[in-house]
Amino acid sequence: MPVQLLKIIEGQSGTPLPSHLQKENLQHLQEGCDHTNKYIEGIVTHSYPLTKLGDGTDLFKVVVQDPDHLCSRINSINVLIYGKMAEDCAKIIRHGETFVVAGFKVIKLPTAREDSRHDCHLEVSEEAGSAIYVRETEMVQIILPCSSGNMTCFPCSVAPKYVYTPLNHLKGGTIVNLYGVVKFFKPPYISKGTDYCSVVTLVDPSNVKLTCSLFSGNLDSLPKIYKVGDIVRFHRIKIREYNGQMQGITSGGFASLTFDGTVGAPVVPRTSSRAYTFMDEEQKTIEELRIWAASNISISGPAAKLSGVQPMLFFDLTCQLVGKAKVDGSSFLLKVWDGTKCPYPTWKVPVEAKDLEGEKVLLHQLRNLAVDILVYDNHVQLAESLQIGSFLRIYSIHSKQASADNEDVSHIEFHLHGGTCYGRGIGVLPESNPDVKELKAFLESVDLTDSQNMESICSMDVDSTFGNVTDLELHLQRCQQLSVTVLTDHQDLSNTELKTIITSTAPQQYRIRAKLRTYKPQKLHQSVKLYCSKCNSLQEVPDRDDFDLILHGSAGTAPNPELHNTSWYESVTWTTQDQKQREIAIHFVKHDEMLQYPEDTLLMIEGGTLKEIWKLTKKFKCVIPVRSTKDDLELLDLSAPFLLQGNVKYYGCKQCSTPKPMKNLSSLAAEQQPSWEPTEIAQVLGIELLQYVFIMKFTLVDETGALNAYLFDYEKFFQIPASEILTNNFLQQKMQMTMNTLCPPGKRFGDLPWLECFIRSYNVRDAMKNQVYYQIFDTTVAEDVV
DNA sequence: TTAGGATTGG
Repeated sequence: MPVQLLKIIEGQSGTPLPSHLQKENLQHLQEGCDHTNKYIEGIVTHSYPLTKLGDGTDLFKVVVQDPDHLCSRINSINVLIYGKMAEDCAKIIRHGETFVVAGFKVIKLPTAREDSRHDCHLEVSEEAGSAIYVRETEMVQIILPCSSGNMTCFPCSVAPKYVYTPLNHLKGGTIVNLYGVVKFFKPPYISKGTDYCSVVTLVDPSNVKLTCSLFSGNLDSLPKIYKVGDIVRFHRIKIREYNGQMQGITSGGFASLTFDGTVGAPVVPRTSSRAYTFMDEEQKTIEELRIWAASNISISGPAAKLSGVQPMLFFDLTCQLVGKAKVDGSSFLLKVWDGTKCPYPTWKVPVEAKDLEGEKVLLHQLRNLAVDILVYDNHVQLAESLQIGSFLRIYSIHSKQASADNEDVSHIEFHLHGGTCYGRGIGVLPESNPDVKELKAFLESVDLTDSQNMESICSMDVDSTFGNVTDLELHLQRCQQLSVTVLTDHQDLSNTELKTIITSTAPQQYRIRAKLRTYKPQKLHQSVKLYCSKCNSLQEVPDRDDFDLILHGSAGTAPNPELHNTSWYESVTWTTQDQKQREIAIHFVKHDEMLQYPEDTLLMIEGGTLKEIWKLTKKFKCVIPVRSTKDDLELLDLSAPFLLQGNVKYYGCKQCSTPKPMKNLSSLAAEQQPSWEPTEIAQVLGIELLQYVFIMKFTLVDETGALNAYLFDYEKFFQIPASEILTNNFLQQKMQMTMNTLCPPGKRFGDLPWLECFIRSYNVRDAMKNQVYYQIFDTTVAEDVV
């Protein structure tokens, strides 16, 4: 029999296998039987690198699986290919392809196998008169000439089947297909060799990580990953061991598909391949991975809008390129905007007008909105090639505060340092990208005339970026002469001296002009409390340990399967792989019988940990921790938050709440457009919502006397929501800076700024005595202080 | 071949 080795193209008809050949079932294969007229057909699930035997003969080993008998006791067999055939096969045989062999020898192995692999192997060689037929499963046209000069084609009526290896089953020296959720990635960059490189770390529900180094001379053939959480499918990736861990690396024929990892987003692959296989089964895999990732993968890196940037951090920015300029050999300037205004003065990199590429009129219009990003070293070449007007995601930009010793005139610089640490780099996003669509719509809505007006309103503007000492002095003087607080009402009242107030009877209202000598608590986070407007009680905000304890307690109650998948929510359940074998159920509330986009979705979770719940809040609009009873889901103990939205935990008053069954939520879900307002959710669940407030004691003084006044503030005074301060470092810093302006540490009375406030006096009587208290109201920190 | 994740310089 002639040796025939060819690729057969999918969809192309050809001559069938020689008619005398009959298919043999793996189960019936035995050593010593006559298999002359038989062939074995299956899918290549593993292939090993080509090796040389002691005598110099080439050996290529593959594992072939019978896809029609996957459940049989024996469903795969090792095939050892020798000599010239080994060399030829190693070049073209890929994992996942259909493999047919005839004219093989069956050799019994000395020991029985415990897995589902046959206890014989097949030996194949040109000398033995073997023939191998391989069916190409992707529509790439490669035809190798067969050694006999004949062309034989194998009919392909069966859809191609790929086998995907979970990340915990990877073995060194194999070429596999796999799925994974992107946990980390470096966008493609120019390597020190000849190719582009992208490093991608994947994870899958086996919780095993795999870092892959992907190389290609063609930028397009690397996976189009835009954010952590994207899902990829790799075909023919080589696995090997490096530093004791498995590592993936591109091999010949590597191909990838990338999908948005957002639950509910359309399942559309991003790929440069003209043709690829993608079936319902694979759509299901993507959807399952999305749900798994939603509670197991941290959100994409610190994305930010320019309006939300903070000094001294790293962030990812989605933006449009409006200008670029060569600065010197190792740095390059990108001018970008995202439609929002950076709250800090930003630096302008000095470049000659003639070196700046971009539309002059637009650059002028955007002069207060666009920011300068200086990119260095290895990023320069890529930056130079960028098209003006294109949409970019720049990863791990460093926002650096310069001249920090003088905060009044400090500015922010944006650097993309050299190297690729933490995925530092630049990615070009296609216009079809949902984030780009959203950004484009937003950019179009920005009124550029308005942004020019902001010039005069914003005191910290570009023109004062390199402000001089005079600006600083003026600012200080302004704080000393004017007031660092302003009144929001009653401007017609005149000031009353503190001495007069102290000696007057309560209740009354006064306008005062005083200085803040000191305040309590000095640790500002201690000023946040929870307030019940029904019973007027104040309580401390429970800490995370309290919540953790309650979650642990409720994890003992297993989810009740009878409560799953009702008319108004859809349930997903699983058991954790760890020793604890925790049962987790997530109930996604539907609207109009449909699941919503995550950012609109309310979900209820049973059995989750603090970390899992926290992760879910990053993806979904509302998260309600619950447990099962016999008849319905119910809220946990009210020491735990009954609702989590973004960073905010909402609590209910234990005295005033009468928790109701969770099914009451279905009435909100049925609304035209459920807004999932915490107040509405609280109401239908019988919860008296506790409000976050700042409670502080200000010691106010003027030339005539001193008094203590309480500040009771939701967000009006500091212009910071009390609900967000505990989870937001930036707001904490902002509040600390405000307090430092109102009450600069170490200053004498004469150097303290003035505060204009309204205070009201009131009586508090107990059995023994009557005491007068004061409370600040209708007052806010001046805009230029915040 | 290249990179092999692990910031902060200009």
